[in-house]
Amino acid sequence: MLDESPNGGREAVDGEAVAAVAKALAHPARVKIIGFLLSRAGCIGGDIVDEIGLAQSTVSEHLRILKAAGLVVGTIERPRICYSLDPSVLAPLRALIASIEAHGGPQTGAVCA
Amino acid sequence: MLDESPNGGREAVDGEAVAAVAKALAHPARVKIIGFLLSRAGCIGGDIVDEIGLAQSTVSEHLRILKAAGLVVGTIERPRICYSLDPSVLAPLRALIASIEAHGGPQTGAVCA
DNA sequence: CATATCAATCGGCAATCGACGATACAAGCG
DNA sequence: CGCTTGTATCGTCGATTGCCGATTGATATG
Repeated sequence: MLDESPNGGREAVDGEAVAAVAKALAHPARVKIIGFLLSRAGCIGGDIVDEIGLAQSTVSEHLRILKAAGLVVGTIERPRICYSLDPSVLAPLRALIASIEAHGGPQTGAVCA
Repeated sequence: MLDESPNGGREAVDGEAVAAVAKALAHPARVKIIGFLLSRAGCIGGDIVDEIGLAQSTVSEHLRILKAAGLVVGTIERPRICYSLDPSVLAPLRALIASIEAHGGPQTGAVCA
């Protein structure tokens, strides 16, 4: 399972790592790109440009950000580049969400000091 | 379970909603605040200021963003305000992450056209 | 009523972001 | 060799973000 929790799961939240992944997801265009990559096995940037209706340079920039975050990998497959998703970097964000959801709702013993 | 997937879970990704939540999580200071709120049941802003080492106005601004995203609710409990987490808005982001992780790694049939 | 406490807001500043067009680059193909 | 195709990079612009100190507002307490 490749668990990165040496102390048992009650670890302090790794703010930097979570923020980095969340930042990559913090733009509708990038989420759309990911959704598009989910619907295909992976693929052409030109199709993404056509799909989300932004300029080619803008899409390339979003893809660069997604690649920098590790969410997307671009396999060079001349003359195209095959884009696909890499779920592994999602682990910290997933862990934070799980912690919050396990923590309970706003009314669960939310008594102030 | 309050499932918001009327079509069965294979729905198109809601870019706006996901991006809005991710944006709130896209800053280390805000992730730290959430981590702090996880360690307590909820509470005082002054403690948060002391914990993460930013100015009070800055922390208040981050709390405003978290509240605007719906991640944090502030119960007015004079003279303090009781901050606590609301997991419900995490659903879209959680769903996207689940979809990506279910989609498989970068090598899973990632054959271009 | 005066004071202390806690949170929110304001004004300003530097830095980053998001978008675009134009251009450069690399590889197949006639 | 020139052309087309697909992608990356550059320069620029306006908008937004993040941070701060200072101030204001609301409420308990002396």
